[in-house]
Amino acid sequence: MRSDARANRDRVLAAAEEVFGESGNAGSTEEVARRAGVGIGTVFRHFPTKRALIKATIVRHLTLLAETARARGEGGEAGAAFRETFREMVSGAPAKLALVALLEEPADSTGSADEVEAAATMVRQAVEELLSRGQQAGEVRADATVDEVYLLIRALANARGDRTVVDRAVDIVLDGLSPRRSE
Amino acid sequence: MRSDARANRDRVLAAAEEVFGESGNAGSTEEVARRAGVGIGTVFRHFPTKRALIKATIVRHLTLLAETARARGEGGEAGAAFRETFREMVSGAPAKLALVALLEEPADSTGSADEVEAAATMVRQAVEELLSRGQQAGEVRADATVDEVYLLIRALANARGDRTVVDRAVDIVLDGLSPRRSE
DNA sequence: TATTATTCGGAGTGAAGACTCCGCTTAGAA
DNA sequence: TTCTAAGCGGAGTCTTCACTCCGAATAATA
Repeated sequence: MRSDARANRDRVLAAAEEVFGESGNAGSTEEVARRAGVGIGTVFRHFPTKRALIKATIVRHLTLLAETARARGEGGEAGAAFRETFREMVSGAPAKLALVALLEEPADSTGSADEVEAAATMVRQAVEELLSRGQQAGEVRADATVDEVYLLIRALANARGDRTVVDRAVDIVLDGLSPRRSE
Repeated sequence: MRSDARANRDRVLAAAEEVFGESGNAGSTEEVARRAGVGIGTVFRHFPTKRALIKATIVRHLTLLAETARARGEGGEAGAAFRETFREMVSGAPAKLALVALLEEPADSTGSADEVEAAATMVRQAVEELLSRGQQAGEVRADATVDEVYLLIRALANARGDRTVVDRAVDIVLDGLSPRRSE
C-alpha cells in the first residue's frame, strides 16, 4: 500500500468518527471527505460503501474501548476499575452517536459474520471481566449481569444532557450497582 | 372541519406514531400515508412539513404521558407512584424513537416558542412533582434532582434490548434512587 | 530522471424522499 | 336531490445523497 494511500485512509477514518459522532447516520460521506481533505472518490475507494465506512469507524472505536477496559482490568482495585471503566465508556464523547448508528442498523442483512459484532463482543467480554472481579471483591452487587450493565452503559452513553447532569446520573446508577444491604 | 378530515387527521397521527416509533426520523412520509390509508397529499395538508408531523406526534404522546403521571400523583403512596411512573415511561413502547427524533432535532432554528418544548416541560413537571413527594415521604433519595431523573428516564426509554433485561436495569436504577444508607 | 502502477479528485448518474399542484370526490347544507 | 366548499389522491418536481468513472497527479522503483 502506497504511503499516501495509508495516510488518507487514516484521515478519512478520523474524519468519519467526527462526522458520524456528531450527526449519526445522517452525516454525509461528502462531509467526511471535506473534513478529511480528500475527494469523495478517495473515500469510496477505501470504503466501498457508506455502511462499510461506518462499520470501520465503529470497529476502530470499539476495539480501542475494549483494550482500555482490559488494561484497566489488570490493575489492583476491582471495584474502582469497574466504576472507572463504566464512567469512561459513558462519556467517551464522540463514540456516542456512532454506537447509536450501530444499533440502528437493521441486523445486517448480508448474512456474513460481522466484524462489528465481533468487536462489540470484545467490549462486552471486557465489561464482563471487570464486573465479575468487582463482584468477587464484594464491591458490586452480586445479582447484576453483564446484560444489564452493558445496557446501562449504552443507554447512558447515548443520553443527551449537560455533562454534570450525566455525571450525577451515572453516580446514581453506580449506587444502584453497589452491593445491596443484605449482601 | 369536515368529519372525514378529522378522521383522517387522527389516522395519520396514529400511523405516524407507529412509523416514527419504529424507524425514527428515517421513517418516510409516504409510509405514514400508506399505513393511514390516505394519499400523501392528505398528510401534507394536515401537517405542512414532515417536521410538523413528527412534532404533532410527539406532543400528542408527551401530553398523554404527562396526564397519566399527574393522575398517578394524586394517589396515596408517594414512593410507589414515583416508581410506577418511572417504569411506565421507560417502557411506553412506541414513544421511544419518537423521543429520540425529538432529541436529535437541532434545537429548532425557527425561533418560535415550541409546542414540543411546552409538552416536554409538562412531563418534566409531573416527574418533578412525583419525585419531590417521594422524597418527602422518605422513599426516594433526597439528593436526586429532576434533571437526573428525567435524564435517566430518557436514557432508558431509548435503550434497545430484551424487555426483561430492560426491566432489570430499571430495577437497578431504582435501587440507586432509593434513600441512601445515611438518610 | 524516467517510467508506470497506484492513487487521487470531483463531475456525473440514479434513486429516494420531501413537498406541490390540480382535477376529482364527497360531506353536509338547502 | 342538488349544489358547492372542503377535502382527497397521487403523479410530478426538486433536492439531497450514495456511488461511479476516468483523466490528472504522484509515490516508488530502476
